[in-house]
Amino acid sequence: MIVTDVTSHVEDQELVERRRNQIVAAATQLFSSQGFYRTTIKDIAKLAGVSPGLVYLYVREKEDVLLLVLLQVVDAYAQELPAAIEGLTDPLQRLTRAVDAYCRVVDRHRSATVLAYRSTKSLSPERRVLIQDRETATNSIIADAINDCIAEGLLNRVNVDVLTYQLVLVAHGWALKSWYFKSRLTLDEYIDHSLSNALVGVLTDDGRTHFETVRS
Amino acid sequence: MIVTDVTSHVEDQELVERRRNQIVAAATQLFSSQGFYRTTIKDIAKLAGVSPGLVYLYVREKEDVLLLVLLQVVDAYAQELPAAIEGLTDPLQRLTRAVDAYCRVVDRHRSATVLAYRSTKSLSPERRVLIQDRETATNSIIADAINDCIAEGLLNRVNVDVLTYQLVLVAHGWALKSWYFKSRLTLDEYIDHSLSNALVGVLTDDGRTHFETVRS
Amino acid sequence: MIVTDVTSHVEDQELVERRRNQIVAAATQLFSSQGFYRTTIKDIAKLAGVSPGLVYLYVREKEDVLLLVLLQVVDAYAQELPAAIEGLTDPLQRLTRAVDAYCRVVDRHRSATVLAYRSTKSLSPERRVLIQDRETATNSIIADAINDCIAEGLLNRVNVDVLTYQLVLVAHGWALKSWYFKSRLTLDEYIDHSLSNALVGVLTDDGRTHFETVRS
Amino acid sequence: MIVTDVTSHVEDQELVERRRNQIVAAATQLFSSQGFYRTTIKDIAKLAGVSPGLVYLYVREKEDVLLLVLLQVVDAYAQELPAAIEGLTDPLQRLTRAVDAYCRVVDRHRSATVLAYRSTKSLSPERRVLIQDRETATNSIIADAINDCIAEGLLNRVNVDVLTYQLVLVAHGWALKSWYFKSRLTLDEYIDHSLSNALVGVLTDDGRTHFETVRS
DNA sequence: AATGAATGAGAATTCATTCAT
DNA sequence: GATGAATGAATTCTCATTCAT
Repeated sequence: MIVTDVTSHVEDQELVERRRNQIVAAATQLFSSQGFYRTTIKDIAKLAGVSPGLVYLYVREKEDVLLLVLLQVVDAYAQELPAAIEGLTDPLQRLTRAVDAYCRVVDRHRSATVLAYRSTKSLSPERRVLIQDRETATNSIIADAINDCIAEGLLNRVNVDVLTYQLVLVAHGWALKSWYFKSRLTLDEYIDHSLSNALVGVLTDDGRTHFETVRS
Repeated sequence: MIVTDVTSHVEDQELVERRRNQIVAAATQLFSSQGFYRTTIKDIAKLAGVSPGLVYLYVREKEDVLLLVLLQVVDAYAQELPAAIEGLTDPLQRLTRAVDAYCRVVDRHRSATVLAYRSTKSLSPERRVLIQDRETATNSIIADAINDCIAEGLLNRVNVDVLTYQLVLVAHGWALKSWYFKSRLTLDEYIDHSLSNALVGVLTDDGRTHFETVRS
Repeated sequence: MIVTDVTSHVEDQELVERRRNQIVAAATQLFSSQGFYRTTIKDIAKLAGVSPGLVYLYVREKEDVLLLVLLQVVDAYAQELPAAIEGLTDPLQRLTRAVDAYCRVVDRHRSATVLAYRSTKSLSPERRVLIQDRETATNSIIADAINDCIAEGLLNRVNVDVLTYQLVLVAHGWALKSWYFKSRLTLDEYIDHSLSNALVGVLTDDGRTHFETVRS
Repeated sequence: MIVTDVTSHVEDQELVERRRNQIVAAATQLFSSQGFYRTTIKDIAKLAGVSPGLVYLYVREKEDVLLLVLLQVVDAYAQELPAAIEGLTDPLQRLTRAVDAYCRVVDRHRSATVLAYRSTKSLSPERRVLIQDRETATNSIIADAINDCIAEGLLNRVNVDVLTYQLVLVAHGWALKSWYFKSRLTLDEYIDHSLSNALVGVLTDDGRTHFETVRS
């Protein structure tokens, strides 16, 4: 598990993990629907089925709860993306699978992803960098795959940063605008169209042929 | 000016406008840097050079201040986008110019745009739809241009909604990730690359030729 | 009036003074009977006939209330002692009158004096020095008078610091042990006996003669 | 050991004593430096190397810990003063030795003595009398010695209560104002000067001669 | 219209105390 | 006997909102 700097008064590490999960689950739900500031510790405790005081055995301040919630999302990215492309050697396949996986993780954590957009700024600077560092790490996976595709002549020599963020925004976009997309598209369709749109323009001729094969 | 439902106790409409501008200017600055909840009415009043009590002569609740702030941003979009493409007849040119203009308005209102992402959910549902309606209207401008391009055989028959949002996210992305882009790209480069990436893949052969011409 | 560093959100200086007096009066009573920590801001507000929120318009933290209370006592010393000996030229008379006055001020602020003993340590270090500085200033008045007496050959060359504190403790002792003395002595008797005991031993022969004269 | 009414859930009397000493030692240190209210049971338990729960096996409430701490101080007085004058028959010697011993016990328990001044009022009335009774008992030792001195014509017929408290305050004063005295005087000098000042004035001629002899 | 003092409900946080293990 | 996780009452402090001037 990826480390958190949130310190607890409780010794038993397994218990800490269990309780934090309980708290984070409740908090994610409430923060997502009502926002961080409208949610009280009492709300969280009640939904988690514990006492308000207990929360403070596992967290030093309310903001730590938000940190834990956001860490859970970015950690999900940081774990599932590498897993999705593990074993794949074809760089274009690695790229498309990574984006595909990204979209699916986002979908599973849709509200938490939106929450991250809304609430990262509610964190203190030190806590904020923890999140942004994780995010940057995730993006590197995409960027690396793009670079590999370029190296193998499958993609034109585009600006990697821009394309990376464009693909990241494809994934995030599904969460950010789900209220709009949900009634118009399935997730599969969204991924398919978005990837085509984003990539076809920058694929080389080789890449284009390859892309058709790669799309199952 | 586009109507607001925010009612005031003050009669003199010109005064209302002047005072609200004062308040909104101060609030935009504070909300952007500290967020909605961390900003107090007293903060706003002090920065605006008025008394806390005065604010309540022009606004019914604190949330109304946020609404006014967000309306100002989305109204800027709703005004500047049509203006940017006014007089242009070529549909592809209309599309690229619209996106270009969108990015530039976003750049000028960068922090307020991010604020909109962060804080729209802090609004009550009724107020929220006011904002989302404006946003949808803005998007229609893009969507219409896309449809025109398709009708004239410049773009393939892509999913219009998805492409629209992809382009919208290009614009918003500049604000959302400016902390990342700022050190890597100029706005012009960003627009150029993003448009190429997003469009080239969906342009028809005709469209492609045309696109080269259109890019100044 | 001697300045306080406790800052207020309210402009009108006269109002600030009035409100603070209200608060300090209530707080003195409650702190004395229940102690600082057992007394809540709500208690103080209720006794002062104001709302809890109002207190925080005139004080930044609860500890500031304690500071104001203690300042009031030490300021009373700092004002009344000099006043009591003003115009007197005979050094022995100055000394005895100063101690006499000290005892009487203590008597009037008996519970607040005890409070100072009990609660000065409840203050943060910065606030504590404010009190201790005032106290040292008061003691200087006694010490100066002793030095004058020595200079004029009325007192032996005793250790001035020790005698000063002995006399100070005479005054404070009346407050600290009032539960014991009250049923045994009047204040006048206490002052008379204490002064005799403390001084007669250190008076020179001249001083002794003089002392008999001075005691009215 | 002098009895306490603090009841324990634990049977084994020796264990009770050992544990309580552990707790009291930790508590004395913490109460002295941070005060009673700023010290938590957890703090005490940690410093004593036990669990918070354990404290409650030896004490019914937090206030009992304070009572035990204060009892330890006043019991020290009640034991050491009689010991210091045991075997001495000369009343003036008994008196000076008692005061001397008092000052030295106070010096050894300086912070706890100050604590007693600060915190006795934090006790419930019933517990408070337990402390005050012990204190009165200690004072009787001084008062008895004074009476003996008077009976033997060594001291003038002063008010015994006042002189007693003056001498008690000499001892306590060393603790109360140590922050002031420490840099100016040694304990020996303090005792010497204070005793002279306090006694010389009330000694008879016989007493005075005697006093010179008694001072080693 | 404007001010700014006053209100009081509400939130985060602490900690004495309990109790299952 | 000992532990330490859990409880929840109590407290400080903030701030949107009101209202007398």
